Parts: sequence; structure tokens; C-alpha cells
Amino acid sequence: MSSHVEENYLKAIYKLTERNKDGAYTNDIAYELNIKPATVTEAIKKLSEKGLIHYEKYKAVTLTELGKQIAIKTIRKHRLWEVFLVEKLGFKWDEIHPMAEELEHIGFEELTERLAQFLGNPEFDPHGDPIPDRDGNFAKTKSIKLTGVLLNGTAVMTGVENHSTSFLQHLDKIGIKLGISITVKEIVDFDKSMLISVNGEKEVYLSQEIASNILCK
Amino acid sequence: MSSHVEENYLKAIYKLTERNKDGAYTNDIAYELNIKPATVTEAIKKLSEKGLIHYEKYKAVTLTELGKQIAIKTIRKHRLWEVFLVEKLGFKWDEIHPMAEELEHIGFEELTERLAQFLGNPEFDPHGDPIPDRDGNFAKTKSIKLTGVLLNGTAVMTGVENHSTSFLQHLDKIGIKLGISITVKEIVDFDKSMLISVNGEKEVYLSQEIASNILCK
DNA sequence: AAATATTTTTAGGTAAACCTAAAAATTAAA
DNA sequence: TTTAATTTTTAGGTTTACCTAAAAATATTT
Repeated sequence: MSSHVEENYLKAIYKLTERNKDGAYTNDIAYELNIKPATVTEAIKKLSEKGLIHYEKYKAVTLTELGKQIAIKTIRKHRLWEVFLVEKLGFKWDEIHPMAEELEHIGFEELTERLAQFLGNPEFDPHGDPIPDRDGNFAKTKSIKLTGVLLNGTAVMTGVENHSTSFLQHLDKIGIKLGISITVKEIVDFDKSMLISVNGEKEVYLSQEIASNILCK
Repeated sequence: MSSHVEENYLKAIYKLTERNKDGAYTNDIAYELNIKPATVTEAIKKLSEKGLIHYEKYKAVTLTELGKQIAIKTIRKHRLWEVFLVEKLGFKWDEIHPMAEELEHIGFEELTERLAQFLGNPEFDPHGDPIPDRDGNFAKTKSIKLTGVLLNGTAVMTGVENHSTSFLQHLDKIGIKLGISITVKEIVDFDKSMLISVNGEKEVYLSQEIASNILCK
């Protein structure tokens, strides 16, 4: 199994396991990777033989320590390249995902570490996601969803749960970016949409769907 | 055929065609890519169907205009990343080839162009090879091999013909790098090895094999 | 011009990573 | 607790990019 493919499976399993402690289900992995479940079953067996995941037929899979390490290294590379693309090449946060998705598979430890150093060992990527250090440790961040902020409460925007172009561009348009402060002015009873003010100025309505993808502290 | 594989074939054919005007032979392509001739024959047919090369059975192949464009773009990417690795990340010229060999296949036009701009649109890579511009034009460089420099002649080191780690490390050790001036002090009749002085100081003997891989003007 | 050597192609095979369709196991509902 | 629905796996198939061995074409020698 090519390291490219392998890393994508491990990343998907890592992500799903974060959401669902039991592990990652075949169907969910397939959905995540845009492939069919039958293909996942096949791949899962190989990853298990390689000692990268724990697998029992018909059960959700989890990563072994080794598998987790590889997943985290891949995430580290992805997020470092995202910082590079934004900080050094001037891309916007909604443009970088597909590029980082390819760059993350370049596998030279020394390259990753020098890149990190060149970027000043950043702790967060342009979407506010923490970048694991070379030993795989993430900066602790206990953020909450904007939907969890009470009426008249204020919070600082620290990240996004969704990385799609359309979502990020919408945030740009209404002036929401990392570090700004958001005050909840009104919560509409009917649909749970909320009126917020951005940095105490601009007021704008956000659907619950949008608010739930905005992370704050 | 994946763009990764495709680009490697086109690059190999480009390189071989530079040496041998008739085109690239099956065996030579196979040698260049470390694969078997039968595999090359197979690939060649596909590249021909795609309009990337001119191919007639049992004849050497050449690139079409389109194939040449892709080859040159790949070379552009390769060399830009090499500049990045040396100038920004501090790698040495003998360490960068394998990394650039992977980075060159990242295929986002905008990424390449922003990288070029970030690097100050360099015209040469760390080995002295010209970097084609975005339209595929190379800076003109009519360099000669060090073996072509006459006794008592002086030349400026502008490039290398061989990119192997061992060769480049040897040059480092004896103080030969881009831009230094080399004076030919003696040519040994027996084996055509030459005694040179580096920047008018250090004197050292070079085998013909080494001298023929050093480019000057 | 034959004979020999070399190069290229063809034929048939493998492993990886995907697929569809159907069977088996598990989970949820009646 | 049986039936129905869902999920996972199995079985069998495809394409890509490689392989070996043998056949065919081309090039080189004698």
C-alpha cells in the first residue's frame, strides 16, 4: 500500500475516532475518502496486518500507537504547509486545503522539521487548528462552538470546524476571522439563528449551521 | 496514467532528447527511470495516444509541443523547489534532489507561480541549471565543460552535469562551488586529469571524470 | 549477404487500489 | 422475537504500472 494511500486512511480513521471514541466505521471511512465500503474493508485488512490499526471483523477500527503516530505526522505536515501557503505565499485560507492535501504526503522528516523552523514553529494553522509538535503533542485548546455562547455573551474566534471554500469565503465576507471578538446579540427562537456583532461593530445574522462551525473561547 | 508517472516519462524523454537529437530510445528511458524496457514500450503507446510524444514502432520517440511543455513545467517546478530548499530551508546542494523529485509533481499552477515570486523569480537553481520561466523559456547559457578549458586558462564555475550526492560532496570538500574561478595549472598526459587552482588559492587534482562534470564559462 | 548481436515489442502475469453485486452479520423495529 | 433494515464482508472484475520470457524487428559483424 503506497504511503500516500496509507496516510489518507490513517488520517480519516484518526479524524473519525476523535468524533466517535469507539473508533471508525467502514462506511464512515468510505464516505470520508470518497470511496466504496468494500474497498475500505480490503484496505483495513492490510493496515491491520501492518500493525497500524486494531481490527476485528464487523467492528469499528482504532489506530495502534504506530498508526496514530503516522496520522499525527501527516496532520503536522498538512498544517505546516498550510501556514507556509498563507504566511509565505500569500494564499487565502479558503484556497489552501487541496494543495496541503498533496504536500502533506511528501515524506522527509528533515524537510518537515526545517519547514517548521522556517515558519517559526507555529502552534496553529490558518484555520486555527493546532499543529502537533515533532513528538506528536498538540497544544491544548478547549474551544467551544459559537452556538454554545449565551445571549449577550462575548467570545474570541479561534477556529472553524468546516474547511470548505464556500464556508470560509462566507466568513470572509461577513468579516469573521481568527482573533476577532463576537458578541451574541440575539438568538432567534424559531430557527436558532443568531444575531452577532463582529468586534463590536458590524451586526449580522448567522444560521445555526454556520454558528455551529465557528469555534471560540 | 497518473500525472506523476507521466511527468517522469516526459522528463526522461526531454533529457535524453537534449543529448541525442534523434530522440529517446526505449532502453535509455528504461535505464533513466529504473524500470524495464517492456514497461516503457507499454507506457510509450499511452503517451502517444494522448498526443504527448511522437512514436513509431522501433524508432526513438520525441516530445510533441504539448509533451515538451509538460516536461518543461515539471523541470521548472523541480528547480524552483530546489532553490526553496537551499535558500529558505538551508539544505545543501547535495541533499535536495530526492525532495525536489517529489515536490515537482505537485500540480497547482498558482502555487508554482507564487513560489517563483516568493523566491524572487530565480533564473538558476542551486546546481547552476537554468529555470525555465512560466512560458517555458530558458535563460541562454552556453557553458563548457572544465575539460574544455585550455592549459593556463581560467574559467568561472557555473554548473554541474551530475547531481549525485557523492559528486557534489566531493566538490564541496575541495572548495568548488558556483561562481568560483578555476585555473588549469597542469594537464596530466597519462590520464588527462588536471591540476587546478580554486580562486587562485588551493591547488588540487581532478580526474577527467570529475572535470567533465563541471561546467564553466 | 548471412550470421550474430542488440533492441524493441508482444504475450502473459502480478499487486495495488479501486469497483459492483450479492451474501453474511449485525442492529433496529415491529 | 421474528422481521426488516442497515452495515460489513466476500466474490469476482477492472485499470494501472510494473514484471519476465520469448518473439520479432533492427543493427552490426563477419
